[in-house]
Amino acid sequence: MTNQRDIARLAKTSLKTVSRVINRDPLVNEATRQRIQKIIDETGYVPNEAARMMRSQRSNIVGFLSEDVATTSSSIDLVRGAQDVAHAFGRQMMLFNIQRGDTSETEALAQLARFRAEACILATSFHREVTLPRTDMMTVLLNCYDAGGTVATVLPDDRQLGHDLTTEILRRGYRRPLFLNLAPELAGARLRAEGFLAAGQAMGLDLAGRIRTASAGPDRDYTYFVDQILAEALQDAARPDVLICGQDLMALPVYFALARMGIEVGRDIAVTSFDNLYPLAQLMQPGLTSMDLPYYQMGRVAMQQALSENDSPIRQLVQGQLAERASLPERVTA
Amino acid sequence: MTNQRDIARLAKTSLKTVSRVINRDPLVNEATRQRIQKIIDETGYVPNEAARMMRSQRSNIVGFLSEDVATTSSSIDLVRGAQDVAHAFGRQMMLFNIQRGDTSETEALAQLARFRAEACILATSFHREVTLPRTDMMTVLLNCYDAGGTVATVLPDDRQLGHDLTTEILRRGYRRPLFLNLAPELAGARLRAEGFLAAGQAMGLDLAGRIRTASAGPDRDYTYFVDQILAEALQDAARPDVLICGQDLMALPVYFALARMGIEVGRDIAVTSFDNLYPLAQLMQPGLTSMDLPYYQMGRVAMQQALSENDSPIRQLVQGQLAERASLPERVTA
DNA sequence: TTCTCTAATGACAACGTGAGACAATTGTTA
DNA sequence: TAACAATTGTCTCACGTTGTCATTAGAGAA
Repeated sequence: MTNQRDIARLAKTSLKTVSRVINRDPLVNEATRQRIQKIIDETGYVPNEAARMMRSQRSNIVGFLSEDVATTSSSIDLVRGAQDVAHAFGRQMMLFNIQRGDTSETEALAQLARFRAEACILATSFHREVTLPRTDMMTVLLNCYDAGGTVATVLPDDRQLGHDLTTEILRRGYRRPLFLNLAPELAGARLRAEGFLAAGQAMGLDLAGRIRTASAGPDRDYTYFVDQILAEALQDAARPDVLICGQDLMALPVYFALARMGIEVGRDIAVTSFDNLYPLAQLMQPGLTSMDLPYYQMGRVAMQQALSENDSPIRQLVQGQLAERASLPERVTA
Repeated sequence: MTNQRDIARLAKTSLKTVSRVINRDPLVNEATRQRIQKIIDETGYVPNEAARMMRSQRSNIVGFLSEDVATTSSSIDLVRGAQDVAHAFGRQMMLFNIQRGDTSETEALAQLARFRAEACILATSFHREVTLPRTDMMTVLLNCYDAGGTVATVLPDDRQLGHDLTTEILRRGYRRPLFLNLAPELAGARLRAEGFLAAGQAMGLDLAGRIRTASAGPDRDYTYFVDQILAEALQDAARPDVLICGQDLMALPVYFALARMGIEVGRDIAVTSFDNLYPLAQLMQPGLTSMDLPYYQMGRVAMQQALSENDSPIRQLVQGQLAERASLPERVTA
């Protein structure tokens, strides 16, 4: 493989001058610079990163561990945001797919340690608590937080998500929401419930009895919600006029269940959700109104935090906003 | 950062002996080995990969460029398969998300060049042709192929997919399939059409007029298919008894459109598709019968190829199989 | 011419690891 | 006691790059 010595030999100059050209040292004569650059381009020489790392004692590497990257398409935007910032700061990002209860996380961290990575972002697919293996890398948690609260964290403001969605629902004239919330083990679910209740109170409504919950993860189908809770709720006298699903994936079987019962979404009942999952939310009919999070921005923020010198454990909350579609029309109050 | 010299000092031994322990040289006394290993564990020392790479002149790095990783959950299995093989062979995988018509691919390849990666896998989200920038890395294409056919390639056997799905449909008693195929610019779509026709012929059926097609990508909704083609076809005298969708994402609006028309999937009409997209296919009601590809296995095969010494451009086809759900019941022939 | 100053270039060392050559030390067996 | 094997240590080099410092070339001034 070509190295700077080869370039120097071809350019009939010294190793150091080649190095200067590569590192854009202004102390190089323009003619020399061009001559050497020409040779570099012709040979396709690329500096050896390993040597650079060793000599400079800086890896310029930031790890990004993404849990179940592909289960939600939003995670791609987290990655993109982080990648763009890393690149802007001249760092190289090492991306890893990890799975829970797997060796993949350990192996990823081991690889990052071997490469002397300077920082590491850990992104989970659900807002929840994690326990971190001890490491001396600057660490940023994305969509999760550690028990001690000693690690920098970027989190969706799930309380705000629940609050704003509920407020909008009430503003549109709905009065009997039913919140099919995710499992309370998920921090996000608890916070959304808080926001839901607070938004009700602000409008003088007590929504305490309007939350249902069940253990449910991405791997589980939503039969319990759909067959038990939903079926029961719809027979109630105070039948809900709007369903708030814990996530878009849950809204899908809900749509089908409603259709089976002859209840038309958007006319007989409204449905909303969280995630704004691409492309599901817009492929559903009617389009699913869902709370959207600025994932790209979250990725950027996380990487900026990872690269910052500030190692005090900051917790940043990110606000979401409603992606409006036809499943939540303005209600003509009867 | 700790290095071998530090370990040697702490263990009151020589640099060489530490090196021997780390590189599993059998010429080390077991007691000594354990003593040094203990220090290594306590300090959390990990060999410096940059130094190792430089000294050994081997990066042990394989790049994996995944196009739009998260748009299909299947890509995660490609990554896992490749990762597992890489790890088993003592290589470290560098994963990149790339996007089409972006600098991300160039940047990823540049980073791999700087790290002197030994091989590179390029995975696309659709089976199609790609043009490669020249590179001296061993390259394997996954789900795509180059124009010259000079690069090792792992491809789904889309012809087989189309053929086997159609055969199964016919075996179950359906006789008027309508194939809502993807855009013919996609190699996979053309091959599936071939398989579809061949399967018909094998059963003595001419299915030539039973294919519809339209430019459609993942970013596009399927309104044309649904509102035009489907609506028209269902009014036809020879109304289809089974719909074959180009991909699961298309099947979703198809379900909704059929429901709107009062046609029940699984009873009045069958629906099948390609991708077996998790978790969509099982969340749809009735569950979507779809051709599944062994993505994990494909990832493994691609990585094995990437690590093989054999640099003759092999093209490997991977067979898929039907994931059966309720949307394609056995037909009671009238 | 000779000296001074600056711009440009070069020589050399060092980063951490791994490997070879070989010496030194210990314990074991003849 | 000598010969031997097993174990450990010393020393050296090399990988490709870049920081430190030294050297050279060229221009202008005395």
